[in-house]
Order: sequence, then structure tokens, then C-alpha cells
Amino acid sequence: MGVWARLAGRFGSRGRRLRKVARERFGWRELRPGQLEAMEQVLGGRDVLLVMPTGGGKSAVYQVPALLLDGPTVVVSPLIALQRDQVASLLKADAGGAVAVNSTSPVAAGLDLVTAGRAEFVFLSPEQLAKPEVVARLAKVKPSLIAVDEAHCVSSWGHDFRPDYLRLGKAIELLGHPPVVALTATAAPNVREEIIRSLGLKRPKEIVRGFDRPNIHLAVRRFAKDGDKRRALIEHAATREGLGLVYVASRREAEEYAGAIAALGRRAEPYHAGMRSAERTRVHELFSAGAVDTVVATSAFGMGIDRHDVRYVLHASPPESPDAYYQEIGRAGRDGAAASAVLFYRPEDLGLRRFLTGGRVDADLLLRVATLVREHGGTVPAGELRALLDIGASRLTALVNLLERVNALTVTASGDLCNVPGGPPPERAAAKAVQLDETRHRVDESRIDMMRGYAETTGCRRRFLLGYFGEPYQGGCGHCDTCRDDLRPEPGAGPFPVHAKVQHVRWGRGVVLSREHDRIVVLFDSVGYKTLALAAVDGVLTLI
DNA sequence: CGTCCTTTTGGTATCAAAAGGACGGTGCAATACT
Repeated sequence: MGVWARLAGRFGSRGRRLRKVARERFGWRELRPGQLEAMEQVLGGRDVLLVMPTGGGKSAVYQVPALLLDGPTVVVSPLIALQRDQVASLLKADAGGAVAVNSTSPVAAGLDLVTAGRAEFVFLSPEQLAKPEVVARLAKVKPSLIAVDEAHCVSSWGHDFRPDYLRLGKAIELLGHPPVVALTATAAPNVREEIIRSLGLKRPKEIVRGFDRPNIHLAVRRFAKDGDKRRALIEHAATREGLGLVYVASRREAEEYAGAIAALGRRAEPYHAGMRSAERTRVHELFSAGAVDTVVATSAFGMGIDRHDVRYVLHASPPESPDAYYQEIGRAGRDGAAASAVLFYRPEDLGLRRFLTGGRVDADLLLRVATLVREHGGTVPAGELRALLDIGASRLTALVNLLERVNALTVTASGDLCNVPGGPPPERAAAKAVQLDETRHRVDESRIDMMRGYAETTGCRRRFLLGYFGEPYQGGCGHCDTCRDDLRPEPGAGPFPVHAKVQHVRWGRGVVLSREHDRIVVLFDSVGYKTLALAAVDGVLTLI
């Protein structure tokens, strides 16, 4: 950085330039504090992890600096529908053009636009960035900024569902690692850590804003019988005013609940990934137009929804983690007006979540991949290995991701697999990889335990959730069902304050996330979240 | 892990309960058809 740039930076010129671009090119008169801070860091060349609620203007954080940096901006986005919306909105601004590169149109033609300098922004899925030829072409135009939207997908989808999410770090390196900004609406401490590690962010600036959503009232209603729960939820939804969402655990339930609510005279529509695409679009448009009372959906519905006046979010059963729950209820009350989140809870409903997070990696297959690559000696094309093992691309990628993390193999820039000289022998590599997978599952299962903890807590629900995300919260919020004025258990002072680093005799290192009067929640590196009774921690847990 | 649906079992009438098996979420990209 030259002397002028340095002086200019000191006198806040970055802020002025950013405000000017925001105003003149996008028509944004004001920037929020978190937004401007993040933009300044990006413009200064720093990697940024930004955690802000949806609707808080996260996109602006990469869009504005992009126009001040010399070179195109690569935006990683999980859904084609999301890419399309973003491109459409950028084309309305004076932003230098935008294109989405995906399977809905010829990939090469899209990249031509970027090469010709006619697209400042290029939107891609992680799957596109896993293709060597796509990365090679992008590298040639020297991107000046990379944005990873919905960055929590790295952690929630990268391990099995969409393993190319775990390959983004490699792609970022191959693109010359310009400043990277990762954006998400919710991320617990260990999820943030994983995003940073997996994307390979360098000394990132972590900016966390607007986590608390005080206008959302929190409540849980507990049931013993499924039938009682259903009736109560349907009746509740049918009598609520305004726009609402009901989250359910299966496609079948989406249809059943939507039918039952509609039978009571409300405009209710189901939404799930098993519906035909035209049907999904229709429901999405009804929702966007406010022409429906309730959308009853699986987790497929949510990302990219744009209404700020959702008044209630009901859950017919708990989702897989407080992370997912907070993301889903966060779709209520973005306008700041009163909204509510009600979880209709039966402990048995956690069973489905346990089942769905239960799938373990195939240890045999892991060993076969490790052995084949090792014995081959040279570089093995992934396609050959897939044919040999008769498995699909995403299955192989998941195995490769694990073996790469234990240093048993690497993936070359051309996408071939290559043994690491001096790396662990196949048996040991496979065993270590299984261990990694096992640790991750333990943490996932502890998240389900925390969901149960939320549902069953007698303390303030908001304090429970915010504590889970590592945000200290004093006292009770006065705006949840367990938080009536007459009972607000104040967490007393004690030997294990929030954020203290601790060591457990069996579970190793951890950090205290929250405390009630008689218990604390600790996040351990190796086993995830644990609730410990303060009466039983003597000699077991120590401060470090 | 729990639920739903079908089949089997029990014990001897026309049916109830137990046992067994299948199924459950999220999307990209690429392919096979009209």
C-alpha cells in the first residue's frame, strides 16, 4: 500500500468511497454500522466472516466493494433460484453486469461474458467450482473478490449432501485467494470455526451483528400424543392473523397439515422438494405476493424468501439443531413488528432427526479408495475410480474429502487423485478418517440434544438460544413462555463464567456457553454440546 | 428412532393383537426421453 492510500485510509476515505458507490450505483442512502465495517475490511484486503440476520443487507457487503476493486467478483450461492434473483437485482443497478453460471444454460457461454469484461459479478454453485476447467477459466480473469453466500452450508451440507462445499477452500486457493467474504445469518461458534478452516480464510475479521431478535416471542407447547399435537397446531394456525410458516419433518406431513388447515377455510399450501417444479414456483409466488395465509413446508422452503411481514413460524416437530431452528424462526418479523415462534413438541419427534443424522461413512469404501490411490502410485482420474467402485460423484467426493483431511491423498488442479508421499498407510488413513467422521457425528447428535434442551428448559428460552450461539445474555427476556415476571431464575455467579475455557476429564477441552442457576452448557471440541449440573462438576471439570 | 402399513398369528368366531418391513430431508448436474 502506497503512502497516499495509507493516509487516505486513516482519514476514512474508504468509508466515503464506499458510501458514494452505495448511493450512486445502487441507490442506497444509508449503510448500517456492521455493513460499512465489513465493507471497509473487504476493501482493505481482509477476509471477513459476516454473521447478520437475513434482510440485514448482507449482499451489499460484497456488492459495493466489488465495484471499487479491479477485477470480477465470484459469488458462491447454493441455489440456482437464488443466483437468478441476485443477478436480476444486480442488472437493475449500475453494477457492471452479472451472470449466473450453472446447468440451466451453457457454462462456457456464461464464462465468456466474464472473460469479455461484461460481467462484474459471476454466480456459481460449489459444484461448478469443483470443475477444473471452470476454475482455470476464472483464474485467468483474476477475480478481485470472492463472496460465499449462505456460508453455513459448508458445515450443514458439506459432509454428505453436497460435498463440493468442502472443496471451496481449494477453489479459492486456485483463484489466487483474493479477499474472501463469507456471509451467513446464523452460526454457532464451532460452525464459524469450521467455515473459517474449511474455506481457508486468513486472519479473518469476524463481524457479528443483530443476532438477537427481540420482537419474536418464543414458546413451546408440549404434547404426549401425536394426534393432540396435530389438532393443536392446526387450530393455532387456522386462527392466526397474517402470513405464517409451518415447518414439518416430512413431505407427507406437509401435505397433511396443509390439507387440514385449508379445510378450516385458510389459504394453506404445502411446499417440499418432492413437488413438481412448477408447483413449487406457484407456491413461492403466492407467498411472495402475500396471497396465502400459511405455507406448510419441509426445510426446502426458506432460503431466499423475501417477505418481511411473516407473523408466525410454527414447528410441528423440532429441527435437527438450534442453528436450523434459529434460521427458520428468523424468517418471522423481519419488519421488526410483533411475531411469534411456537414449537409443538413431543420428545419422540427427535427420533427422526437422530435417524437422519445417523448415517456413517462406509469404512470399507474408504479403505478401498485409500488403497487404490496408494497402489496406483501416480495420479488417478476421479472418473476411473468412480467406475471401478461403481459409486456416484458426490459419494466419492465425500470419501476424498475425509482422506484428504487425514493427509492420505490430494486432489490435483486437474481434478485427479494423488497419493501423498509419506502420508499414512491405507489402513491407518481409513481409521483416522472414520474417527473424523465419528467426531462430527457426535457433535451433530449433541446439537439434537441441545434442541431437546431448548424445548425442555425451564429458564429463559432466548437466553438458552443466544447462549448456544455464544452471545452472553443477562437475566430473562420477558418475552417467552417460560419468562413470566414472577419466575426469572437469575443465573448466579460461579466458578465457571460464560466463555471460560475448561477441561473435562473425559471430554477434553471446551468453552462455557451459558449458565443457569444450577447448570452450565459447555461446547467441547470432541463431543459437542453438553449440559453439566454444577453440583456434579467437582473434580471433573477445571478451568484452564 | 418412531410411525405406518401389511402380514401373520392365535385359536377356532369372524376379529384383535402382535410381528415384520419399509420409510423418512435438503440440490446440484447430467441424462434420457418427448
